[in-house]
Amino acid sequence: MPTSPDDSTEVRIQKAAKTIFTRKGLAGARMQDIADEAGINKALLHYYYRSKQKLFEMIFEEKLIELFTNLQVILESDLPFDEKIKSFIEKESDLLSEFPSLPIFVLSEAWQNPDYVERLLQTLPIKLIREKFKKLHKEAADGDITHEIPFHQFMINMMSMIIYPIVARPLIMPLFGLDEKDFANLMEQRKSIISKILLENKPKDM
Amino acid sequence: MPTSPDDSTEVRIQKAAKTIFTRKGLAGARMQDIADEAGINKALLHYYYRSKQKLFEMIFEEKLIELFTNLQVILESDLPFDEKIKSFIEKESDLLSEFPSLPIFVLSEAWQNPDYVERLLQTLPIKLIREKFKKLHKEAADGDITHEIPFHQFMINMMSMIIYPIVARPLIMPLFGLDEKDFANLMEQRKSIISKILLENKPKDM
DNA sequence: GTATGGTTTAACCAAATGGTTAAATGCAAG
DNA sequence: CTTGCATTTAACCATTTGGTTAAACCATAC
Repeated sequence: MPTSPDDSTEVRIQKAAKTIFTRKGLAGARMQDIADEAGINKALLHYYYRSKQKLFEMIFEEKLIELFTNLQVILESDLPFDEKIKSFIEKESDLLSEFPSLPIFVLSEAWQNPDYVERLLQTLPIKLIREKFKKLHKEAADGDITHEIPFHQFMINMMSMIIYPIVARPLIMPLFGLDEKDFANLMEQRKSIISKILLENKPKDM
Repeated sequence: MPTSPDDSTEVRIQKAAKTIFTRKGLAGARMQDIADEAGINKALLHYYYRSKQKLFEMIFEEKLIELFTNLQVILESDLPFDEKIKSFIEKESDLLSEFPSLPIFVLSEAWQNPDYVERLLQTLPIKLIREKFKKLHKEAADGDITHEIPFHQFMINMMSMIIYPIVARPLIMPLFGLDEKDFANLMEQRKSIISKILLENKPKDM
């Protein structure tokens, strides 16, 4: 999300806010930082966005949705189960490689204000998503051989193996002595590993 | 970590600091909150601990080590590979059930100050741990049949499936419509699921 | 030109916050 | 009793921070 001087001021502010908030969190971010990042001054920042809280909520809601967008796209698609999974792993891994700070941002704010996030999640088409989950689950149970794992657990395994290494990157890299490039390779490798593991351990009836 | 009135003031402060810092992070925590939680006043808090930063670092370093303690214990043990893994899953899951905010706390601060965390990790016996990793890896490669996955990937899979669901709890619970008890059951179930999956996908040569 | 609206400058405000200080109090050990 | 230390009270300070204001500036459109 580079803050290009070509963008309109409003867009520059939004990009800057994303950068600063995802890097520092709500409590850690300073309005001055956002103004600096956007290449404007504080007065103009407040001229566009009345309060820090409102600006933050706008960004946060967008980011929360972003995390689930791929999931929804996959749920909508007509691919067979295995292909749905592979496609999701691919897309979500790529998204996270591009915006690695996305999940830690959403998760740490979710811990600091669980009520707000819960309310937010309820405004999403969450029932719809659950319906599609059920449908997906049925697909998996009907179409194939091995159905060893409860569906929730399957989903959690999938999300864990995709998202956690990104979240834990600042620990994993020094712990394993990896540089940026090593880590990128590791992540690329993971795609096939994850899909292999998951498809050997498909969901069974809940 | 209930703040018992029986504890000495110093211990009360430490417990309070853990509670507040793990809940709010460094930037979000207020010295007044910590004083209140400890049942003392701000003056006395500063009488014991000069600065917020020092107090925070003390807590953070302890928590970072806590996250890796089980790992080290397992690495030291004489159990065969499979038992090492099972035992680690068991112990780490139990630890996290007791202190679920531990990983999100460490991870989000690690993102906000990666240099500090990297320096910290280098003070830990990290080379020792890597040596033991290698030994463990050899054990796995020598002793058994299936060695399909690079060792790093194996470790990452393990940590992911254990830790991520705890980190993502504030999203998982509302998303799946679970209450506290449901979630605890889910976590208990996971122990055997994770060990099954991992032991079907053991490390191969790096 | 002049009116309009985005933008800067710079000063300002109130509240929050980390941290200090000094005096008073309580209390246990010598 | 008194010395010493833990603790409280309460005022205080400097700085940071979110947010406001007013005046000036500057481009573009009419």
